Amino acid sequence: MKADTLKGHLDALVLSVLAAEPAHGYAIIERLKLRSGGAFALPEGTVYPVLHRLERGGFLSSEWTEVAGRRRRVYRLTRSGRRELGLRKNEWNAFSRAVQAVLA
Amino acid sequence: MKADTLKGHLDALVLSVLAAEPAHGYAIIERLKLRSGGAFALPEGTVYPVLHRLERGGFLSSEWTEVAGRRRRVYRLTRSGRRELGLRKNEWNAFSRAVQAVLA
DNA sequence: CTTGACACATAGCGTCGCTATGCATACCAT
DNA sequence: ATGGTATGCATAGCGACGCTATGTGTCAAG
Repeated sequence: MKADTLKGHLDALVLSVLAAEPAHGYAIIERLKLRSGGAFALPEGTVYPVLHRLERGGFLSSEWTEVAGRRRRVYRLTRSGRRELGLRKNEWNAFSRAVQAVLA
Repeated sequence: MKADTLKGHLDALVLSVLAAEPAHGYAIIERLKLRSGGAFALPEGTVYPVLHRLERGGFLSSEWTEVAGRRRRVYRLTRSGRRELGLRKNEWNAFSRAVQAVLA
């Protein structure tokens, strides 16, 4: 998978993972890898800034937790985040159909 | 359609349009609009640099033509461009499936 | 006691689509 | 004639954002 294929779609992916249940950054990375069949193996330097950005935008809220001596920042969708996910999904569907139509 | 949704996929779209038949920049824009059902209405400032980039990469060749007092630069796929289109299509399919799997 | 998984953070880079702008020709309606 | 619209190409500069590289620290396994 080339570098910039994700550009503009990563937010939707992260929101979608968090729609299932709250999770911390590292776990989000694992779930993206799993749910994409290995296609999305994202470096931490990609994901953490996304989480900060989404939280700044009001789409996520977060809190520190401590599990087995390890601190984790657990993120969850806000109401606004859930709405945003809906928009992003629609956008993806429109985009995906359009690309398909051109490439066909 | 948001600004950066296309990022990383535009080359494939342009190559795909030119795979049907050679065309000049402005016509490529029109065909993208048409074939995408209006979803892709790209400004010239987006498309012309792509054409230059693809030609520099050896995926396109071009020549000036004169039609009804208007000069046009007509682009056509090279053999390498045809191969590249195949790769890009595969990449798109993999990407698209992966996103679908995560968003589902 | 070192390797590797877990866990977070951020500075800096590079790519690339978009905006804005400029130039030029053709055609149509007023 | 003239002004608007479509046609046609080009490029400077901006901004967004994913990635690399690097740093910090904990814990389990060998």
